[in-house]
Amino acid sequence: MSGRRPYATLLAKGEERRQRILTVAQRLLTRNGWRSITLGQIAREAGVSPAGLLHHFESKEQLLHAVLDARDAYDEATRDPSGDLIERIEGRAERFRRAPDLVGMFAVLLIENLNPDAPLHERFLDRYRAAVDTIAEEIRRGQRAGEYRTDLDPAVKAVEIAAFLNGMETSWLLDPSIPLTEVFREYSRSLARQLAPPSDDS
Amino acid sequence: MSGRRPYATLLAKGEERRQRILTVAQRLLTRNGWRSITLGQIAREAGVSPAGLLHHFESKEQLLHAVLDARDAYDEATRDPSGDLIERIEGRAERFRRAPDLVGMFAVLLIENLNPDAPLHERFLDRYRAAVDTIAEEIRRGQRAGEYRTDLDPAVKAVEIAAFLNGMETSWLLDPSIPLTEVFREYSRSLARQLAPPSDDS
DNA sequence: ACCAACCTACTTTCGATTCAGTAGGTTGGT
DNA sequence: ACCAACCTACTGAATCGAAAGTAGGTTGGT
Repeated sequence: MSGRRPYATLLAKGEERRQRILTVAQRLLTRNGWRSITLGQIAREAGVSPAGLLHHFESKEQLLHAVLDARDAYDEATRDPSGDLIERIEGRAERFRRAPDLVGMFAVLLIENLNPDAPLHERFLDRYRAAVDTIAEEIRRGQRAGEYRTDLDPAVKAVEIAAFLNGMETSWLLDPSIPLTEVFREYSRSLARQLAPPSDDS
Repeated sequence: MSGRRPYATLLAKGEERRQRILTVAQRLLTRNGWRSITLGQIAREAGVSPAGLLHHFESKEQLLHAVLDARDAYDEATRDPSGDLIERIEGRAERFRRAPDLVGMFAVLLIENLNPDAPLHERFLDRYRAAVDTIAEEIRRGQRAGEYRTDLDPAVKAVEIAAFLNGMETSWLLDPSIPLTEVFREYSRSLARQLAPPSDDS
């Protein structure tokens, strides 16, 4: 009964391989980008032939979409609404260390799709705007709740924050020796000071 | 006098064409990146055949280097040491409008060379570190001069500023409708408040 | 005669995708 | 218990298109 491999196991093996390919693709995509990575490299690291890879994903492009979808699903699943904007920014550094392979994928693929004709341009533009809107909305919420001062424009600050967060991802990918924690802490603190309502020492 | 074209003119034409290619390459490179841009596209927009392009630049790679060198030369030439760090950051928005084709080239090519094995990785890493060091050094100068408060780490703040500046380039390339001026002004103002020595209302 | 600035017509290389199989495992009769 | 029809997970050897780069002209000027 040891040589036996029931059908379910076969299917599970296929599924596992598929996951493996997805994981490898995610990492290589982040480090090399879509244009320069080849199916051959992904396949090799995942332990299959290029043709074998295409058994699981029908094209290179479809693989990319699968990776993005998986990433979106992950984001959705790990979204944690606890803490306010500032705390979440500060906690960002931790995420870099916990899931380094996820960091920067957005930034890297975004760059490859800056051109309005690029296939994923719209997807990334929408995503970018959604991110900015989310941040802006959160600032507005804080303002309404009286936690933040109201004399700054949420939309403007949100663009700044998004730029900083995005910039940190690429900086870190380029030079992992930067003082992540300190930078995020420093930025979030300064943000806190900006947003704090004017001298109310009750 | 009209049909005539003395040798000097011929040479001048060649040089002009070379410049034209360089300019076009710069723009297309920024929008599409190195991998996805083709000599054919650059050649077409510059009004030559691919082979004609290679008459001026011996290879695609050499063209890239020429573009980078030209960009470095431009940076060198337009470096203006007037104003302090904060003013220069605020003035950045203006540069986006004045020379839009130059904005983002660093950011885009950087991404394509994140991988330590990438041909230009070192060049970009050095450049990144030099940029951060320059900013840090300027903060230190201000601290020594008593203009800035001394209880923050220049190296940490410099990484933040670099991330923001870099992030703004990509954000703007993706979505040129963002409120550039306002964001730069808001950020530089908040930076000014951070750096200002503690309550000294003389 | 020689050079610069091209051009057209290739050659080469590389990488995605297709194709024809192979090695198992399954399922539903009989 | 056994078989035909079919399925999943692959592999190795083509195919095919795109793009860099080469060869060898052509034209016009010195």
